[in-house]
Amino acid sequence: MGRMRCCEKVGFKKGPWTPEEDNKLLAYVEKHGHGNWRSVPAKAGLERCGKSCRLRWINYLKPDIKRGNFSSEEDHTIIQLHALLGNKWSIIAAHLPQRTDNEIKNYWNTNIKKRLIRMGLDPLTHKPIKRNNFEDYGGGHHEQSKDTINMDHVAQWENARLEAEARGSMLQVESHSSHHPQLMLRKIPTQLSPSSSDSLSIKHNNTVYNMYDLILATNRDLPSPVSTFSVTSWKLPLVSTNIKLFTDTRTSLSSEADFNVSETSFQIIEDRVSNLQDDDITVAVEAFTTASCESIQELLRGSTLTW
DNA sequence: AAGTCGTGCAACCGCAAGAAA
DNA sequence: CTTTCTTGCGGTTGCACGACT
Repeated sequence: MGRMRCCEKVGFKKGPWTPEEDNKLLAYVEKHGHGNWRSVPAKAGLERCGKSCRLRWINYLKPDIKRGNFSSEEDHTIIQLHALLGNKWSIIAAHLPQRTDNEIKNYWNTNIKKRLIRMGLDPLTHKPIKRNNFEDYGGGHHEQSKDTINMDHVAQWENARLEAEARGSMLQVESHSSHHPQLMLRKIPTQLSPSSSDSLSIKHNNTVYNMYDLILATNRDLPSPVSTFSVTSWKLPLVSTNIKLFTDTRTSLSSEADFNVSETSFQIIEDRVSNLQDDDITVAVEAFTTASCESIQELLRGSTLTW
């Protein structure tokens, strides 16, 4: 398979972009639009390779890019999605409007990752680092004593991770959406290309839904975290059905040796369901898991998910 | 004032995948 | 079907800058 080497031709400029170069590229894209980046440098009068132009446009010049500090909400979203997805920066970026994958990746590497390590958490799994592994992350140096690891923060992170796992474990796919417009199902918004969407979407009744939007929707749209599983009272029978479905799913998943979702995650979900009260029930979440066990496994593994 | 170190960020690189020829 | 082109992704590098010694 062929591929374009960046700046393979001698004579292409490298390094930081000058304002003049930015202006040229900006003017070109505004006039002609982007695409066919290989031909852009010549047409725009730039001594850069096409790949460099594309990157500069995407990461810096695009008009809808938001720069500056990340908000705590963005921070939280990144953590949750990373706990679910790992280093899938482009997918995570798709859920943070106006942020580029490069920016998020940098933010993770320079900020969140270090915070995790300081707290004694594995940046890959978000779980507490085992004592004998701790030194691998530089946390085992003599100065890094227990008192520098704020246990409250560790607990917070662990909670966030479990939340993320729990959210990933439930699929709000439902079969009667026409009756319940308040359901938090969203069609894939987005800048996501069809090719990238297949790894994070589900198709149901010929409609593609974005799994991670669903997960995040439970963050944003519900009155309180505790109400995540709220249902209207007339749907309680449905809920019990779904609890059974969920329990069945759980049983099935638990039998998979390589499927490592913590017991606590399931406990969170079950506790919330069992604590449902009619009064604060405002949003219908009918289907705990109408999806197959295999689909859930695929989701949590970050693999392609379709049915 | 000069040197060192740490941090943040822009940019580069290699690779993969899909589209087009 | 194969080859070439194009786009996109994620890991990594290197520079600029501020803090510190």
